[in-house]
Amino acid sequence: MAFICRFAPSPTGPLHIGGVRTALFNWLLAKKNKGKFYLRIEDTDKERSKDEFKKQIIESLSWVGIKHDDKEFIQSKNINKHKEIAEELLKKGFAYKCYCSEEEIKEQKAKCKKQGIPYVYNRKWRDHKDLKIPKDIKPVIRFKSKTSGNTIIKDLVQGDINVSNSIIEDFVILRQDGSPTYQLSATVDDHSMKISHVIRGDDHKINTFKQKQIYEAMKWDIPQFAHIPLIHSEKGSKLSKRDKSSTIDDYVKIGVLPDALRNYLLRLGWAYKDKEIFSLDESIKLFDLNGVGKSPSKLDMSRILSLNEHYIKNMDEKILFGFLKKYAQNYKKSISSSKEETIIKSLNFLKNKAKTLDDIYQNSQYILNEDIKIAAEDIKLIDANSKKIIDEFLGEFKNMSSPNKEDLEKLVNSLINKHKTNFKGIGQPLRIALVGSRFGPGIYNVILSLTKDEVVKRISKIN
RNA sequence: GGUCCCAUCGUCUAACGGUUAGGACAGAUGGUUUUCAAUCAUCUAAUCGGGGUUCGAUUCCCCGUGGGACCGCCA
Repeated sequence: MAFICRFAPSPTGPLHIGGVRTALFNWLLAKKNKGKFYLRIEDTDKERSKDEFKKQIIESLSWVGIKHDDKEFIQSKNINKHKEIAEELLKKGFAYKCYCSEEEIKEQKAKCKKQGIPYVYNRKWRDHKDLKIPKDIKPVIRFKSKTSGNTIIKDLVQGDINVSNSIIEDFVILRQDGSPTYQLSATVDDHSMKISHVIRGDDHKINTFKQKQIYEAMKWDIPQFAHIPLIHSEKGSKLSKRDKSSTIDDYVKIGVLPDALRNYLLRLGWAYKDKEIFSLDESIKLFDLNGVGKSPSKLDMSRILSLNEHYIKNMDEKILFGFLKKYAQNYKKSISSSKEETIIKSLNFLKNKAKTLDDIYQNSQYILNEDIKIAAEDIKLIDANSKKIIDEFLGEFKNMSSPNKEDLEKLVNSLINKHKTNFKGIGQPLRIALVGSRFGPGIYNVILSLTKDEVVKRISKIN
């Protein structure tokens, strides 16, 4: 059986990471089964659809490594086909024209609310018996839903979902202005794209019962459905577009790696035994719908960060630098090419102190910024005695033809002995002079990552 | 309010009738270290409540409670 999956977002707002995860699951399932994964932009809401969002969606997906097959489908381009199907449903008696005015519908809803009963369109025009067709109202087309019995959807994640048909109203398939609604467009497109598996958010569950009836009326094959639970914010509330850390960009700008976020999203609501780290290949091989949980999960930033830390530590330094360079370019100051080599060489110790690219960037400031500024509280830590010690260090250091760790260690140890101090007594003032802070990488790493002249210059400045 | 869905450490989850209920993140403590980190070791921490079914329930059933989704001429 062919696996043809799709992700069908509407470009009416930035794609949040819940959507990215839905796309990921679809993509994974398609890849696993050597099928297809399509991207369909559902832009039939002309008012709210924006090109910038479409761009953001495509960029977000490709950033985590999700590539769709073929060119993206643009739903609005298929509108005529949708209308044709609506006409066909009308002709075959599966749909009807409804001449209710907006006011009439509003009134009905108000009445229902007052009585505390759920609103379902009253199917007034379903059998238009002796109703007079009002001249001044353009009709909408509604689908004739089943009025009795039950429908069971066999959901690949949720199991059997049983709903009484009477609660599915005669939904609109063609608006007053003649444009198709989501229910129609999505169904027609899924059919014409030969979608075999529809994996989407839980919020679409009820739509399935409407769409299924269209498939049945048209005698089309019905795809398999899987509704995955939604992702909630850290606080447990619904993930809204206003939330910080809800779009991909929120993570990119703090320096999260694509693999880390992909891995995080994969494990959110899905598990494979005790495994936590999944390479791209492993996730394709191991992913399956059975492992998807049924309850919504909360976002956890510390976990994202810890995964990111893992990926940073295990990444080849040249590749990591590529990410860092781009990151600095986009969100900080570009790294000058004269510093590239030094940074790449230093990444092996820099990356051990970092959870994000931003951490690496901050920790490499002493390389990037030759003009280091020392915080007032740090400069206080260098007293007269430590000045004497590092001055002595400087004298010996100048004599080293090619500084290396062994010689530096020897020198430092001899100074420790001579001045009856400990490592901190010399390491701290040196670090402050060289890095501008009492926090930072190992002191030998710092010295060896800078040029000899630079070390001399910075230490001299202190005295 | 109606309909549907869900429920294991703080969080993500494993255990698909029999485990001292496991792992990871976070947290705590200690070792190491050259500061911050990192690292290593150890620890704390959960089956929502009540009934059944069963020799035995986290697991199956019912009720309650809690949470979520949907209830648009949005998608």
